This record gives sequence, C-alpha cells and structure tokens, in this order.
Amino acid sequence: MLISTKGRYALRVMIDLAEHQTEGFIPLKVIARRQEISEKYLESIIKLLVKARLLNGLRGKGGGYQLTKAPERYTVGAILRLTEDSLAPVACLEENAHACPREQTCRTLSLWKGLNRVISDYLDHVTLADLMREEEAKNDDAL
Amino acid sequence: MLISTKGRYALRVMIDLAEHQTEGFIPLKVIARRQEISEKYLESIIKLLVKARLLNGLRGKGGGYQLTKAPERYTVGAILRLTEDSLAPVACLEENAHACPREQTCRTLSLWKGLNRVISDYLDHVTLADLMREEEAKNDDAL
DNA sequence: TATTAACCTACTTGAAAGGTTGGTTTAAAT
DNA sequence: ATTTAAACCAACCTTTCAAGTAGGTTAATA
Repeated sequence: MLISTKGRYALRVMIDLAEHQTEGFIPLKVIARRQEISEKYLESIIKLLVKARLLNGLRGKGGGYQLTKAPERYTVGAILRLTEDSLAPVACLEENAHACPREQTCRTLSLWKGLNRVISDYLDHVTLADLMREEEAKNDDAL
Repeated sequence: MLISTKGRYALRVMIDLAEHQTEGFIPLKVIARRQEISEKYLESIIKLLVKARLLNGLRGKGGGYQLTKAPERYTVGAILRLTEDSLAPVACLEENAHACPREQTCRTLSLWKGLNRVISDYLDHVTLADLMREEEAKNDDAL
C-alpha cells in the first residue's frame, strides 16, 4: 500500500475545498460531514496542510479553512508528499534511509529508481483542478 | 511502502538463481549466505515461489532450488504479485476490497486507477534477464 | 544408516496506521 | 461582557501486519 488513508483523506479534503472555493471559509465540521470522515482524525490531517501553507485556517466563529491558491497550482504529488511520510516504493529510496551496504552491487536498485520515477512523474502531473467535478469515465484517458 | 522486504528478497533470490543457472540445484543455505538473508525467513518466501511453480525444489542431499524457465520469461511484476499481497497503490483497488460506497461519485478513483496502471505497466515490462549482471548506470536509461 | 536439504506449523515482536480523549485559544455575534 | 463557534494542541489507545524465530517432519542421496 503506497498511499494510506491519511493521504487519501487529505486529497479528498483539498478537492472538497476546491469545489467550494466560492463559499469563503469552510469549517472542518462541514468537510468531515460531507466526506464522511471523523472530525477528530481529519483535524490531525488538516493540521499538516495548514502548517505547510496549502490551506489557510481562520479561527473563531465564522472561521474554517480555505485554499491558499488556485486548484490548478496544487499537484497531487505535493499534497501526498506532505501526509505520506514518503512516496518511495521501497525502503532504500526513502529520505532517511541509511546507506545500503549492497548499493554498489545491487541488481535491483535501478529497477526501484525507475519505479520511483514513474510514480512521481504521474502524481506530479495531475492537479487538483484535474480532479474537480470529475465524472464517471470523463477523464479516464487523461489520467 | 509499496514493496516490502518480502518482495524485494524474493526478487533477489530469483536473480541469484538466474545468475547461477548453470550450477544445478542451489541449496537455500547458499542463497541465504550470498544474499545475507536469514535462512528461516527466506524459507517462507521461497515456499511461495515453489508453490507457484516459479521455482523447482529438490529434496535431500544434493537438493536445492532451480528456475523452471529462462530468465527472460519471468517478469518482475509476476514475481512481486506472488509475494506482495497486492501491488495496488490504495486499499480500494485491492482484490478483496469491499465495494466502496463512494465509488459512483469519487473524484479520485480514476487517479488511483491511472497510478495503478503505470506501476503495473512498468513492473510487467522488466524481466529477470534485464536485471542479471546489471552494472552501475548500465541500464539506467532502459529502466 | 547417516547426512543433507526441502518442507511444514505455530509463535513472537515491534512499529506504524488509524484513530480517540480532553482539553486551550481565538474571534465573531449577541 | 459573555456566549458561542470554531481552530489549534498534546497525549494516549488499539489493532493490524511486516518481519522474523523456533522447532520440528519428510525425502533423497552417498
């Protein structure tokens, strides 16, 4: 499993906010209800998105969350990299991986690097705008 | 993490056996030593490969394991699908996934299907033969 | 008949995903 | 001013699963 619920939920939140852009600040409670995600769990996910400035949070009555830029300026890759600790398909390609002693003779390293590349390329070329209002089979070819 | 150690070890075993094809049956103990993998853990992995007829096991003195066909006839995808429970990048695309109630309106489903496709396409087009005797940077472009 | 090696079943352990509980602070409406 | 709605924060829990161990039985060769 490359993408956990955390990442999937984060993406759904971002799409939800993109689709309700015109409505000002949207409270977490509303997003949670609409997306059928527990408020408390969602809270921990949204926190990451706010900290990384993908979302703007406004406190107090009338507060909520809002995108900080246009949907076409968010890539799926950028969103998932925030919530997933890593998008690397294998442990040895992760950020904090300790240098592999087999690296010099490893027959599989370039396989994994190649896999890593096709995954990243794919995710970095889809934006939030591509996913908004998507309907059954509409974008099947594009994606 | 899409590919666990189980899958990575399985692949390394298959490559090891491909590289020593001419030497008849290779005992698990030898593979384990060469690949620096615990014998007992490796045993549980090899069992899967034998059961699926990717390897031939011979018991008793002089026994060991052997490929059942030429290296170019094994794809990496086929090997990994055996040991990884699933290569699907998200839970909802797994074999035994219970139908998602959001399926009809899900904005992200075709994204995940597309990701699934690029991963599978990539892994199904690399064979054991491609990975044998691979040296630093040699196949970087091919992969 | 001793030895080597595959084959089999059950258990353990540690980490991480996926949450929950119970608060405090901030800002707007009354 | 005070109530209310909301974001923000820290600590804890619980289940699952990857990863690995332990201790055998069966089969084939020398």
